[in-house]
Amino acid sequence: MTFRLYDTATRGVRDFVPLVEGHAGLYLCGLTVQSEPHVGHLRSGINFDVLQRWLRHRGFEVTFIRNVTDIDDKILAKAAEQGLPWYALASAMKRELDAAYAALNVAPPTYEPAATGHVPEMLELIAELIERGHAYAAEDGSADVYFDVRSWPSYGELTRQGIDDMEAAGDADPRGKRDPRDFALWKSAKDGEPSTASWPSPWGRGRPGWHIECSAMAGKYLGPAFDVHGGGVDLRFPHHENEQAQSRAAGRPFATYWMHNAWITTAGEKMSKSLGNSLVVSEVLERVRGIELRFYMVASHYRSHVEFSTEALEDAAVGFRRVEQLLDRLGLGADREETPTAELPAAYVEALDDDLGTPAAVAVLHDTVREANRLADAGDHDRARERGAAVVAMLDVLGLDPADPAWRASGGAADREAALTSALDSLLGALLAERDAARASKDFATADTIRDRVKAAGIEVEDTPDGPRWSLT
RNA sequence: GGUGGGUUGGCCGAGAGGCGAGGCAACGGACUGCAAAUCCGUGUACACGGGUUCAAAUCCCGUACCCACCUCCA
Repeated sequence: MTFRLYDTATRGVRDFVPLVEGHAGLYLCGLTVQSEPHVGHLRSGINFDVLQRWLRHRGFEVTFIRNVTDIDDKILAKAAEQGLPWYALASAMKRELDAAYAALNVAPPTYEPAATGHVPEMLELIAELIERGHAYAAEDGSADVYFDVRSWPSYGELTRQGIDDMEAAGDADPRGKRDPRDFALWKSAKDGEPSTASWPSPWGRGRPGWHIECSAMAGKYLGPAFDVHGGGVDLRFPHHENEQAQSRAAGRPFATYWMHNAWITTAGEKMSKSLGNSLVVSEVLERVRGIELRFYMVASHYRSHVEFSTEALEDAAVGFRRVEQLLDRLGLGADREETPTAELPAAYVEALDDDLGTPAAVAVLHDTVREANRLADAGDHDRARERGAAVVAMLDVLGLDPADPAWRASGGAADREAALTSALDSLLGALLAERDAARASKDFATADTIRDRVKAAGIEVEDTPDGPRWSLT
């Protein structure tokens, strides 16, 4: 079977046919670095990370571009509020975003272009649009340049909307526009804006409109035509519609497939600072580990709306620990020395081939875990390990292999935790030896007293065929 | 007004005409000194009302409710 992908433009699942055999060019609209990222922001990154991993697994050479919007109205406004230069805010938030991606093992893209680094490319594209009669300098003498939606007959094709059915932009500044739906390619510098926030252009000093950056950067790094373009559902309109219009109006075929992920909401509403319901990644990571959060996010389909709840998150974490326990049992966990190779189960391959069907893939994962446990229970260590190796291979594709060095938290906190664990282990050693001796002489009262005392301290002791094992509750 | 999506068992979450995806929880059993872990087993779930069909959670018609986008949004 071939890999199939749901394409927003055609509203159906289609075979993935790359423009260049064996190669896949991906573009993901990254984030505007204006505040600390919440879990919803990370969904597109995780989704494209899985896409990238799956394509690579299937033998494609992948070029993956994920941009960063580092200049826009919000950044300017927030920076002003906080008394910071806009670039300082953008830069600080970019570091937060990088940390969040790293904490969830989202592999870096091939290249991560920033809008501010691509003004010349944007100016070139704008000039070409003017030349072709699809854009015009504002008629009010400002440096604004607008895209002329009426000049592009297929405007609205991505989201199937007719220009005349669209609501006119209520809050958009209509000055100098031929049609209220025309959108800015270049925004003139305004009084009170920092001088560092504008660049020279043939039409006057200003800064890029929101949409033009993606067209310019996708064109630069992936060429006039590329395979998959993605982002959150909210970007379909206007952002992606406009990107496509301006790119195609400039003679570039642009994306072949459009991939949009659904929202993660809390309390039925999208996350937003103003609603006070943002689940900032750094806070969620105080509750569960990064690998558990990633598992939770990967276990539902990218096109399904997810209602985030801590209960569901913790259920998922419990389920994932079961998988990890199986790996530990077989010596294939985080500390394993070598990774045996294994084929992916056919059902798993079929699941991911079908529009990245991660829920079905996770079901196969669980089935395989159960099988491995059954074999191990029966003492068939070799076959159990074989199944375990398949589990590792499946986890790896999803970016969930516990042995992936990416999960090794860096910095002092992790080192300290390792030191504490080792200290506890040596202290517990004597107690557990005492308990073992009591059990051996069938003095279960003493054995249970020790277990209860340790439990009161927040440590659970389990007896396994290989001796007692302890863990923090 | 236009465009698109949704409503599935105690909870989460797949599926898209015919065997109950999977997980969490619960209950029973095996194992265990007792537990834990693991394994085996246990559920008459598809918003509502009609219809089509041998067969509908799935298709059609209608109704209700929810959500997203319509130029700030992951």
